[in-house]
Amino acid sequence: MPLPQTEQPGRLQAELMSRGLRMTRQRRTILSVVETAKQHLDASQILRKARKIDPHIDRVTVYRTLTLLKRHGLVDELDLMHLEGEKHYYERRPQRDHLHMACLRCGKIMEFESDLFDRLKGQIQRECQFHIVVTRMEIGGYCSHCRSMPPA
Amino acid sequence: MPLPQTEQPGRLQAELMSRGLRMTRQRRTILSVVETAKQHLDASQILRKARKIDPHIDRVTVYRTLTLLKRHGLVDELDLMHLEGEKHYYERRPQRDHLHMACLRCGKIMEFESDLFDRLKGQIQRECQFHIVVTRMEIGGYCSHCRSMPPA
DNA sequence: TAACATGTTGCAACTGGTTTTCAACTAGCT
DNA sequence: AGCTAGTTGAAAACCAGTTGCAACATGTTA
Repeated sequence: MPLPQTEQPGRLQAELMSRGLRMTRQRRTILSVVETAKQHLDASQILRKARKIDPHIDRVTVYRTLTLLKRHGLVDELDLMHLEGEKHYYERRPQRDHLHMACLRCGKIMEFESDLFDRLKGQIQRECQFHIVVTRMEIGGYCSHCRSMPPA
Repeated sequence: MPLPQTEQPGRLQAELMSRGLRMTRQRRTILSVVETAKQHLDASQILRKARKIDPHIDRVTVYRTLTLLKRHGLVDELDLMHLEGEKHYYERRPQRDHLHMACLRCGKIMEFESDLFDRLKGQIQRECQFHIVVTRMEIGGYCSHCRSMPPA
């Protein structure tokens, strides 16, 4: 009986192992948290969730593992327009790039994929002869709901 | 005889005054620094330049003035892919939006304007009914020069 | 399957950029 | 010139993230 998962579980782990990296108990824990996250988590949220699985994990290990995942291009780091402080958020790198919209009023985060976005990146690679490794596009503004609501 | 300025000077100051904000000696100094900057400056660079004009200016005042300018949409805050630490960079908001490319090897920052970029923003406003206030698109990768150089 | 070498962890202390607090000051009005 | 609300400087606080180091665990080799 197959498990009802949105993404195949353990893929991050498999990716890291295939690159010859050591798979420790702590890394497995952190990877599973990142892998099953249903929204953008910051480092301290990842720590909290990881500690529910392994109460001994340290925050330093979370930071180090996130750095590792970033370096291998397996997660992307987001600022989400610094809506609340300077912390960073993390998400698994998706198949197809998307951009993030952050509502300055209600704080909602929306994602958007677009052909124009892909074409823009293509244009940059071609015209600037720039080899793109990571893209971050974030937009601040007002979502449809907040636009049509009178100010509090 | 007209002055050889790329941008008309004092425009930031005029903008702020027209919005009924107090024009202090410190603000005038900081505005002139931001206005005449030839590259992206971070807060401590702005402070240093401001102190050459008015040695008494405090760090805190720089941060407060930058916050003010951001709130009024007169400057944009950039991360430039956090190439070196978590500091922020500032630039006058331009007529036409552009994106930033940061070379992960040499650190060079390049700007790029594109019709596709403008159209992408239009698409978002239309299809997501999202009212865009500020856009930040930053790309990390390798510039044409570094691409063709053997690693050090 | 035991020993090993190297990479990894946890802890405590630290860093660097930014914000807060609060008393003294000043721009712009009258 | 006087008034008052907004602004400033200085010190301290803040907070996410980083570093140094001794203890430890992984994957490997014997």
